[in-house]
Amino acid sequence: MPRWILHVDMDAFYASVEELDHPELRGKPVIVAGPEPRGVVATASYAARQFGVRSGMPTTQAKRLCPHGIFLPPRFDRYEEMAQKIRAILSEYTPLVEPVSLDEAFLDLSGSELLYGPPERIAEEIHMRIPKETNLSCSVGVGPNKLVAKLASDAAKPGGLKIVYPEEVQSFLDQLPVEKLWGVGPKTAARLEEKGVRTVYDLRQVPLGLLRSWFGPKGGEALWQLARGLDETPVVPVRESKSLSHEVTYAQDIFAKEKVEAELRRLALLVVDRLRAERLLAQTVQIKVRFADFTTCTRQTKLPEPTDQAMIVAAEAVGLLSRVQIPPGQGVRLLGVGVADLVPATFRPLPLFLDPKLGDVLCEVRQKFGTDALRLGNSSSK
DNA sequence: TCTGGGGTCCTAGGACCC
DNA sequence: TCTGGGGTCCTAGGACCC
Repeated sequence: MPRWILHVDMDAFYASVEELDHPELRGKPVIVAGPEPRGVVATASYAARQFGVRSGMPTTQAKRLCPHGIFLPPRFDRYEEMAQKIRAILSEYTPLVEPVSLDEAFLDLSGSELLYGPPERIAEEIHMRIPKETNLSCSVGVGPNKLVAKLASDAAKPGGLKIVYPEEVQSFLDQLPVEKLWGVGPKTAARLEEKGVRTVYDLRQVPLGLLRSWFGPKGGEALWQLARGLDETPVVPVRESKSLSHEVTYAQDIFAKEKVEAELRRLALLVVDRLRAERLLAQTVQIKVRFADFTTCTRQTKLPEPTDQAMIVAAEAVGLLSRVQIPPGQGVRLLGVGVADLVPATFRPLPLFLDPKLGDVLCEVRQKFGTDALRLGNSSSK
């Protein structure tokens, strides 16, 4: 049974929301970016893109390319608010809405025909309603699977609507450079380029056996499928999160070990706050340390039992630090703390030597008085 | 020019067990 | 004393996505 998948992608979403809230900025080079010296661009308006500004680019570089640009810090709560409005519209057509990020979603329209008419009609209606009801522009793509739907919306940008029918898939894909394919990033694209493979058409000429020998059995198989526009991945409305983490890049490198430990404790508390808010327990704690030269190392450890106790997560995070070799003279530019192996907190095992109420009290105080109200011993140094 | 923060998935090696 | 192969679990790193 053929599927109809729709992909909605908001155009320059964060920048467009800022223009919506500050009408005087409309049409100007609006750049939503983390602060200098180490921030990067999250979204650039189309006016800013004319100057070569792209997302992921360091803010300092964006300022050089576009000195008169309007640089704004991201306001995720506001973007989330608008994202919810958009999701509400999408949910009217099918329960099968899979948000990819704040500004993107997949819909499986395969079963919606009886209620809402042919997929073309639904796509046109969504494409018209979102700008009308939110004052934000979007691009819509429709295809027989997620891969094609996403590439279709990309081709429709900005503000367009493109439907790729099954019989058009191959000719639509063939002209595209391989790096447009989902899962083909800079590294894979460079390796393919070395072999003389630039477009999806080129990729389709490479036999499966050869692709397997280049990229391993799984990687080769995946590329072979992508080149043919084959993609069976289902649209999944809600998925369980598999890990939670917080990380920070510091404006200045950290050298003092006590400061590093204090930061790990602070990040651990933030992670635990979210863990509890989502009513989950974690059985793995991980840390991430990035040095001034950008080398990065991660350490993780498995706990004897799942926990949401701040004391335990913080202690494990600090403990993991002893397994990291800090190169002499190198400062730390980023620290991260994460948890994984998450299970629902329906059953809460009691720690043997820690009062379980302590964790609850900690969270309550922090909720009432803010995350700075209470810190774990030794994490108060600024 | 100097590289964010939140994730997912895959690979590879070592330990351990049968 | 030296030698298997397979399976599972754990850990670290890397590619990739938005």
